Amino acid sequence: MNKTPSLKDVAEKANVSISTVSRSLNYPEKVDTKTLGRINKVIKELNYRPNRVAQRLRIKEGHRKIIGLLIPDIQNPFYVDVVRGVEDYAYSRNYALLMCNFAQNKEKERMYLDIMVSESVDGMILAPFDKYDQDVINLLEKDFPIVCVDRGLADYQDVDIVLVDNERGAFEAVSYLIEQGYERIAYVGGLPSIPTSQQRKDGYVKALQKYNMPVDNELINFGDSKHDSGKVIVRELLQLEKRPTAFFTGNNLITLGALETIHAMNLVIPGDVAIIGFDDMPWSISLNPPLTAVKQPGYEIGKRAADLLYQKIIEPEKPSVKMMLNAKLIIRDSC
Amino acid sequence: MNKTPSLKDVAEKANVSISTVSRSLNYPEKVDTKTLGRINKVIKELNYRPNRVAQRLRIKEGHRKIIGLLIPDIQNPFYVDVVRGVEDYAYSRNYALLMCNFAQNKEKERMYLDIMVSESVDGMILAPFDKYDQDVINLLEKDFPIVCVDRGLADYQDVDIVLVDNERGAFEAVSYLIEQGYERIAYVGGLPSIPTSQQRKDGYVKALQKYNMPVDNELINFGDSKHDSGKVIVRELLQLEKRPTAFFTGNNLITLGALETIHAMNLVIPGDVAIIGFDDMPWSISLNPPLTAVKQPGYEIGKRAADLLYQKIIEPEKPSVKMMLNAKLIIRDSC
DNA sequence: TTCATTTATGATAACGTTTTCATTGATTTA
DNA sequence: TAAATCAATGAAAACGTTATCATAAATGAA
Repeated sequence: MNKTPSLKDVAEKANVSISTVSRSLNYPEKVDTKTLGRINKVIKELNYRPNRVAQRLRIKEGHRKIIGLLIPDIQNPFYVDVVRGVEDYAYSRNYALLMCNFAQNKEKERMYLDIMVSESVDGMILAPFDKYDQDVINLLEKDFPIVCVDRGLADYQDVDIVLVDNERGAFEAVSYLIEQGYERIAYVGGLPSIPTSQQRKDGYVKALQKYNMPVDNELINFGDSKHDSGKVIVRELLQLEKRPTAFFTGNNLITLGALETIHAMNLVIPGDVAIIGFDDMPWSISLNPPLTAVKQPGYEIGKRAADLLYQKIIEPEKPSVKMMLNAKLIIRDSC
Repeated sequence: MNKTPSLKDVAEKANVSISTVSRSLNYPEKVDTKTLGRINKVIKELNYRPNRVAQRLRIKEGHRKIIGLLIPDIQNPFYVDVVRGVEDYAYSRNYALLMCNFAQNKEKERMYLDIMVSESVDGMILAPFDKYDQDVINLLEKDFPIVCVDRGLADYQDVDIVLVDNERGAFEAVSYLIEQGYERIAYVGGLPSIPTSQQRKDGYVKALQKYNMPVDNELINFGDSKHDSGKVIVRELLQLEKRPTAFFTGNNLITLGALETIHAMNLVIPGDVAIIGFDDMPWSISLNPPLTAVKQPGYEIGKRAADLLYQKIIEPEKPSVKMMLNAKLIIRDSC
């Protein structure tokens, strides 16, 4: 593989020093138009591109134009929306994006955090592993620019963060179920250590309380945020003697697991059981029946987070902001 | 933000030269156990991590332990599977992964290709924008280590590539439809410029021919590989006077668009229309009815591609290999 | 004892940039 | 005309590593 041309190659061919070539790229107004023309011609001929690695080594922090994005589960369409938002923002500002998926694996998360620091990113956007995530806290304590999305930290409040009002979203969903006349409503959440799982449960409980309905612990369940746990938990619940008549599922993948079980048991939605999912999906409308769901503004979250990070990078002393976006109940035909 | 410690900081604190510290990291057997102990203690104290940027600048190509992954559409679950395969392989070999989504946008693809080269990756895995992708060909001609997945190049055969036998997968799916007694079978493909769209169409045609059925051009359609085009095209087809009784949809997102239309028109699957999708999805089984689909081994593709790339990097002269994996028809209840 | 080898370490160049400072010649000012 | 300013350029340091080479001390062989 033949080496890509460097400043030196351009300089030699254009008969100037590398300083001048570098200048022609960064401060073209400071070099003679004639020289500039000559240099640009050579650059085109050689198809020269600055080496980002060398650039990053030299340039100081906050000016390197690269940010990191660390997500917990790329198989979850919600995070994919977030990714898209961050991507688009980064692209518009000409930032490169170092994206990693830690697959809700603590060890991987640690590795990727290390890599990002070591790759000298200007900052990063991430959803912490859980609310105790010490590795993230360590970075925050070193004033590393970080914006959290989707999940907060329990003991560290001074962070930029973009959240969804999970409690309210859940409250509205469950209220809607109650208003439709459902009485035994089950909650199936994701990992209990993840803040959103708890917040959605809280919304669920508050809705029941508002309508003076009993809160039955048998109906409150947590899984591991994956397809399979939704499938298994819903099956168990449906085998209860007093089985639930409606489900409020706490995330995408759990919703899909729930649907699998419901269809496998040949139950009709919403006749036999109703369901509302937290997290809409692009194809919720393609389901049969189309799924009623709480839509999180994933794309918007990504964009906002990226903007906050950008602000933080250009003004490190900026006080941190907590931003809460609304989730929206989208009523279709599953309840 | 306080600077992360460098070799120099460790060296000073441990009272040795930076050479010795570097050596202690890379060739620990070459430094005195006593010194080594002292250095390691300091490394731990300062929480020193080598700066990957500086490393990469110094280390020569093929030894930098970072590869790029460039995918056309992160919203398509098939590519997410590929990503997961590549990730796992990279993780197992201790390679970092620079992942980018060009969202089937030529300009973005070019930008990301530039970034990857400029970030000095050892090689990259990608699905070309289309079969004429000149930017990719240019890199290949410079002997840049590249492995293609999912899509090939028309005029450049000397590439490592991992494909799915699309034609055969499509052939089997359509044959199955025919055997089930469906007669007016429509094909709805993705972008016609993408090789897979054509190959799946070819399989469709071959199946019809094998069973001596007419090939009706009215029933062969191409969209843009997105949800919406599936939705629209299927609606048009269903409004034909002699409407199709079965659909063979050419990718994930088109399948979902098709389902949306079918449900919206209150047609029953498979009673009124049958459907087989190319590309299974993790939640195909959660659909109602569970979807019959051709499953591509996305994860496997990712792993194989990563392995091929690894081989190519450590042995650049290795002749390139073309690998074809089978797709598998998974029969559920939609036909 | 003397010379050769081995072991442990350090000094330094190099990777490809950006930036500071110095230098030169040209232009302006007094 | 001399002094001061300005414009255009180049030399060199720095970023944080790795690797080559040199050096010194310790060990071994004769």
